[in-house]
Amino acid sequence: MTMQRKASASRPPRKTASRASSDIIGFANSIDGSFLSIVFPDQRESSFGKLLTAAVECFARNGYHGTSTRDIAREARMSSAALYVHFRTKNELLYKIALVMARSMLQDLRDVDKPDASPAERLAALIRSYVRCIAQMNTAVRVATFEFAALNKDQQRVLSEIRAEVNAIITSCLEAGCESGDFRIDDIPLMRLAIMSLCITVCQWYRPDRALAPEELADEYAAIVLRMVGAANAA
Amino acid sequence: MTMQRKASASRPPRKTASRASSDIIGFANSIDGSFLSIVFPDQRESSFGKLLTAAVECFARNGYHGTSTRDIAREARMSSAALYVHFRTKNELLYKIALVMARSMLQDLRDVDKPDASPAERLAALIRSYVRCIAQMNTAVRVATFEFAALNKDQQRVLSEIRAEVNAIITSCLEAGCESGDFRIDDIPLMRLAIMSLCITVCQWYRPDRALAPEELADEYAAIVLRMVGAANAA
DNA sequence: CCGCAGTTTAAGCAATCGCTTAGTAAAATC
DNA sequence: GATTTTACTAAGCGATTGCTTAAACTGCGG
Repeated sequence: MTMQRKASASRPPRKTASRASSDIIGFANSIDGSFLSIVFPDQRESSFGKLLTAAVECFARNGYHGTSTRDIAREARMSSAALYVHFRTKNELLYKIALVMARSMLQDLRDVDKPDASPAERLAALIRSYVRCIAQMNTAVRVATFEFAALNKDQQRVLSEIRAEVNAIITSCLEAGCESGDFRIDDIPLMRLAIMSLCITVCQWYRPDRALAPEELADEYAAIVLRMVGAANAA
Repeated sequence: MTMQRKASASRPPRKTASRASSDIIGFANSIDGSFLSIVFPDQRESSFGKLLTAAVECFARNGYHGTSTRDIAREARMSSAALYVHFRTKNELLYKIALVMARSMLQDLRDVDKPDASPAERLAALIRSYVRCIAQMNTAVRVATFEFAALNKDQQRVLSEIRAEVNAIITSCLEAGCESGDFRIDDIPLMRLAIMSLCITVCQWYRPDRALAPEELADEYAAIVLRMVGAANAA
């Protein structure tokens, strides 16, 4: 078998960045809308990062099952086999994306949550952070949310636990508002579901070229949610 | 080549139902939650209908690209080739499902819309019908909505036109409410987007075994939407 | 009993799938 | 400076993909 290397002389010098994997979770406060620069700021130039970004792009465009490993490799300008140096399977790629996104969103909410504030202020701050985050990283959120079914049971369980913590934060805020009389809600679980699904679907239609910036959209959505819960000071 | 038939003697008698295709659009007022019994009530027993139902089930479970034509045939208890007697391609299956659903939802809204009623009553009726429809046929709506990207440009354009008509109905209702002073809305296009996305995502989490019946959920959502638009009589 | 139209079947084709292999060059380690 | 480790590529494996083919079966009129 003859093996030839075409352009090995012209290959750029290798950069061996530390493989931070999924234990580094950044905060979604960056101006840059890119998923990677937010959750893996030090992996932007690495092959690991390029593959992750390419996978997010491809999965968002054609879905997990509609994307081949060759598509991802082509998008990252690498060979198909190079993918398997950094990820054991195509499934692991999706799982890492989903896991990092879920953790990042939860961390963001925790940082913003101020249980001492008034229920209305607290809820508004939570929704603002959540929506801004979803708008900024809409592509990655779209993949993490809508390719859930392509993960196996164990992976789904891990993600569900993280989502449950997000839900708990919102629920506790809604309950506090009802007890204090600030909110008027018939069915708290249903209201939480409505609020969360309203926010999460932002990733489906939001595009960075929209007239509304993520922060402006976040403000609008916070006002809408305050109305939904029957907050007294809702405009 | 040896061709053997295993159980040809025990096969049930054939029913040759008329191929109604996509020009028969029923109304989503059936009690039965099945997609087929609502939009194609006379095709329940036909091979055409069984394939459509199987395709909806498979597409909803694993996505368009995650479903093989063999999967659909197996679900319909037919051979893979039988599918191509009734549909030219796998893509046509998805398109027919999406088209029928889009038309059915639009027709439902038109039937319910009463431009003479007060904006609040009109909006409540529209949302009720829309949400009930989405909850009842959640599986088919899920396929029609979230596999949009798997359709080609021409197919997408046809569906987008139908969706635009749905949007126009809601928009006209919101505008009427703002002019009459019944609603207080900052950004009407954004509010329409928020309302529609809130309603459509019901298909993602609603399951018929839920405590809430489609009608009850529809009532709750109508109340929530009235609050969102700042309707005066919102509870 | 025969022939016909409609429907279903097993079998299979070319293309593509996820992933592996063998082999090479660069970087890291000693 | 020799050796190990890491990162990559071309090539290709077996399995599966969407779809086709030709034959066989069914109900029905005669």
